[in-house]
Amino acid sequence: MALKESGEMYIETIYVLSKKSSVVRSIDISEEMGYSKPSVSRAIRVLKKEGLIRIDDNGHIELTEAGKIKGKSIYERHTVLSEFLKKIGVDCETADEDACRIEHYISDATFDAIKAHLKTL
Amino acid sequence: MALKESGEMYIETIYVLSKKSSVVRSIDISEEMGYSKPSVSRAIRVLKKEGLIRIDDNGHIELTEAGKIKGKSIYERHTVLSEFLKKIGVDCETADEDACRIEHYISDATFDAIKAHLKTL
DNA sequence: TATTATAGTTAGCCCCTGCTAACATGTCAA
DNA sequence: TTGACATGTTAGCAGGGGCTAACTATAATA
Repeated sequence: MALKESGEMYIETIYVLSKKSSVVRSIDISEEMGYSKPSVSRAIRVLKKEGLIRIDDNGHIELTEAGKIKGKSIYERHTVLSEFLKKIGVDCETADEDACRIEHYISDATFDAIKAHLKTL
Repeated sequence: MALKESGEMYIETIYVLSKKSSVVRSIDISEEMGYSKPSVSRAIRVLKKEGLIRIDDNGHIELTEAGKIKGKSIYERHTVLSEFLKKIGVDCETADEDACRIEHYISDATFDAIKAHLKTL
């Protein structure tokens, strides 16, 4: 089953947290996203079942190879979209928020076009 | 309660159908959107309760003033976004599909920026 | 008139994804 | 050792928004 917006957000968050700190726990995701512990707990279970993350005995969460690819791709969408919006005059905060939502809904074709277009600006 | 993506799609569809034909019925929306009659029936009830549409004795659906404003605004987002995507090289069909999803998730600030940017292309 | 097609509604199921309440564990300090 | 805080899980609720099955009502037609 394809990842939904919600699942993509969790993966992206784990991807970003992994770059900032060596260890990612459920509670870190919870705090970062502003969601309750049970919400994160369930999401984690689903992502694990889908083979996107693994959890070691200490409860440390890691992206699998598949998860890393996903996370990187979503994060790249985020940065490119946010860059683009800022470039055309949207304030930083709004650009970031909107990028965060749009990133889940555009096709590869559209993303590639925006990425290429950004280079010309 | 603010309109969700789903509600916005119904309003936009009614707006578009209203421009093409003098009468819009539940079944027309159903066929246009590819949703079942009960799904449309419930959506219609909600939109009516929110004051965005009214239904006359013949079951003909009309946007109220508030509904028209909403519909027009969403439709404008759609056309501008779709135009923009086509301009930067996305094929027509994809541009239309992606515009249809993005239109519900961008802020006014971002929309205005894209609209202004489109004029410079 | 009796039948059939069309349009709409009601009831109720399902999945997604938030939430709280409550509980189990583990660690650390008094 | 014991009490408190931190972390995570389970159980179950809520609301959005699809769906089918089955019913009603009306219009058209044999």
